[in-house]
Amino acid sequence: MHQRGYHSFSYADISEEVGIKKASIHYYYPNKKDLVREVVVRHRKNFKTDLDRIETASTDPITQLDLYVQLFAQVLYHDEQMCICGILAAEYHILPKDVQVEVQGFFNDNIGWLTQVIAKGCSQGILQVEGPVELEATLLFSSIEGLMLVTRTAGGSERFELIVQKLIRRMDNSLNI
Amino acid sequence: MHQRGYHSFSYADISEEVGIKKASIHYYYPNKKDLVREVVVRHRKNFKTDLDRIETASTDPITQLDLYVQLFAQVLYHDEQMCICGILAAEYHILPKDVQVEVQGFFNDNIGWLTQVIAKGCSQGILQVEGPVELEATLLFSSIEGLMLVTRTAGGSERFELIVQKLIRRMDNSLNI
DNA sequence: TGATTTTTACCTACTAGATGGTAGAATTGT
DNA sequence: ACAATTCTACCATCTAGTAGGTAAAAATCA
Repeated sequence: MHQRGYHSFSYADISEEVGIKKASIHYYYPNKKDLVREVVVRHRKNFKTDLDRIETASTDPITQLDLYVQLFAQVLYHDEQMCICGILAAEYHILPKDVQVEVQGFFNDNIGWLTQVIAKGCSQGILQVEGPVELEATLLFSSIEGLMLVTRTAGGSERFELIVQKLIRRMDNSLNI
Repeated sequence: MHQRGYHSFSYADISEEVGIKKASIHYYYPNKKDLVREVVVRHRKNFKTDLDRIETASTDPITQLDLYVQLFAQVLYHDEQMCICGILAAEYHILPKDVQVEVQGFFNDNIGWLTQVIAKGCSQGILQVEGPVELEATLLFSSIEGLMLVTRTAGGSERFELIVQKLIRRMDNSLNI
């Protein structure tokens, strides 16, 4: 799924990788949409615990954002993979509704979390943004998704972190005096 | 292709839309990879004339960037479609090489053009960016791609232009005194 | 305890439909 | 007449999903 998206990965692909016959996978996941929904649901859960870990690791909003970016950078560095929901979003209009809902849910999770982190950073005077915080969060998240999409075709995935940093630094109040 | 990407659109889809039998399309485009490459090649050409038109329409870099953004906004507003190369980039690793090359070419066209516009704007003192201009161009382009991907799942495509504007305004030297 | 039933976890073998692609006949335009 | 175009009719391959079977483990019953 990381490489092919919804419609271009098959039960046969899983079968090969897991070493179990196709029919046996249908035994656990009778149809594809439920299988993929389950994958995204789990991904959302795992991601939420990652976010919790970040919040316990540091209380500094800038450090939190840096750690957040590394979550995506790790995916990108691993075989130039893309965020699963980013890939699914590309085929959004031909996705089963159940899957659409989860993909949108993942996006909302991210934008919501970023909004809260940035808002806290602003109230502490550490960060500074113009306009609604949620728009800034949407911009940061969307840029991350877009940068994954674009930089992996150009090969140079070092650029990814370098460029995202620009967005974060711009919110850093200590650099904008 | 705008809705489904490479692997999920078929000769049958075209046949239905164009009102010509599948085999007749194979007469003009014997295989799929050449058909899609041709689509992207034409798209690149059309896009380049669009960019030329922008440069003749205005010499002000900020206006040029605004017009540039509208090019993508129009695609988004049309049935919530996505940039064709953005969609293809999602399946980049399972794309035929010839198509990969053109997709990367389109990205380079865009980043190259933006780099030149922003650089000119900087030398005129109208724009101001920190660090290499090309990174700023890559950020702007990738953000546009990412915002298309993300905002169309949330329905509200008005947000798209609103948020991209934030990126452009940030480079506007007259606002950063 | 031991015998019986049920469930779990997998299998082989299939289906119906879609896919990219081809061969060759029929039509069309000049 | 000739070439360009479009057709019908097909093919091999892949797709999600199904039918029905099997061995072993687990639960139930006597």
